[in-house]
Amino acid sequence: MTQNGTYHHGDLRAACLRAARELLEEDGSAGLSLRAVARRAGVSATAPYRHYADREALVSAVAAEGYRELAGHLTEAHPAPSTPDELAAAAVAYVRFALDHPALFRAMFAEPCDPANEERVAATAVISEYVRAIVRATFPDADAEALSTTVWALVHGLAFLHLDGKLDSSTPEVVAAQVTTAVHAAFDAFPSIRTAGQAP
Amino acid sequence: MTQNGTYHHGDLRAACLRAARELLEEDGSAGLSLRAVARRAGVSATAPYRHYADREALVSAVAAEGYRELAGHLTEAHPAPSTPDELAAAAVAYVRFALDHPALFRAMFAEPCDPANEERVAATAVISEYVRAIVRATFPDADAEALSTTVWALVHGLAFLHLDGKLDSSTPEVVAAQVTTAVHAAFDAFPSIRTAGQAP
DNA sequence: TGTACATCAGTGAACGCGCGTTCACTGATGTAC
DNA sequence: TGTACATCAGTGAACGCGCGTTCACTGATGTAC
Repeated sequence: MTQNGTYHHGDLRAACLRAARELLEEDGSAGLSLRAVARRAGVSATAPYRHYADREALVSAVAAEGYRELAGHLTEAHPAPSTPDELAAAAVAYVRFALDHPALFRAMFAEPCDPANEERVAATAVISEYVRAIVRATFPDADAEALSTTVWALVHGLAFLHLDGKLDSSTPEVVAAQVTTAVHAAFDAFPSIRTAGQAP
Repeated sequence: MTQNGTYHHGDLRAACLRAARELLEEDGSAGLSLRAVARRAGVSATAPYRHYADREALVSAVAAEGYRELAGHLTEAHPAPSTPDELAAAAVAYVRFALDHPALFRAMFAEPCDPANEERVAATAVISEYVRAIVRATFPDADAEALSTTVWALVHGLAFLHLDGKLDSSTPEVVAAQVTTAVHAAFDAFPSIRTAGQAP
């Protein structure tokens, strides 16, 4: 009694991932149980064990997928930002992603990245690397590490504050304007870091 | 069979709060159950119901306590920052709090602030107001709303990135230096917001 | 093209667990007289 | 100071629930000959 009437599901692995994300958005991470995922995928409670070792493996897979999607949205916003406007576009995409997938975003950053899960570690590394690359491209002789931290923290913080309802998130335009303003402010500050003797 | 040998506990409400925070730090929010709290307080499973309507009420009380403590640490770092150094001191205190009480901090910002819980709402308002007041004091004619958002987002983001192990948190000194650098950078940028025509 | 068989991806019953919450209860406390 | 009693803060048994996970199983698929 599976979706398409066959005994074999076809792509249960992907269906589990999809179901897990839906549950996440509907009920938060508390609602993300293996049994609920199986139920939603129209499959017996134990079927997911063919594809995921345990609950933790499923959660990590969901988080990893989230990281890859986020990375995709960032590079789509701009493959290699190097001006304030380009950087702001990427930042807006970052916050947009958080607001469009709140529970997923929280799950991605909810607990310390499990170092035992290679897929997840690799996926987060892509994000870090993207941010660092931006900064390197924009400020070749600055302390890329410190600057990328500042930029990332600012954008990450904006995402969370929006998510927590601390800022006006009524329309995408309002959010975009807010993020753009903040990023421009931070961007303008970077030269002053360098003149302050932070880097060569 | 209570802690002090008496039938009446004495201050079970506070004991529950303490137990809840310990459980939070030890097992994360998943470990925070009413039964576990009762167990740790050395009391029957149903005793906490004398003091908390349900699990949600306990969680909100814990979060509210966290907000109040955070506010206390901020004002202790500096009651009314108005220079880059003073602001940085408060920012360091913010991030320090997150690192010292990781699970509590996550619980505080884990889900949208429950608007139904007055204690919690009031406690979060104190934080917002503190940040906004700082900005107002520092930049009397700037757009306090926009600036305070930027500052708060930056600091909040730094706290989360540290919490998620994305930044070097090996020693308090390293963290403090990192936060101070970032805040100075943002601070220096504010005048440029004003010259950009953002505020009168 | 047809058959035999290994492999794979599901099933479904069962386990033990901890949870939130209810209920009727009882022991301790404090107040009125 | 002593007693009666209302109130308060606990107990402990019980409920139903959904969970993760195991196990022996079975139906479908695909490959070798």
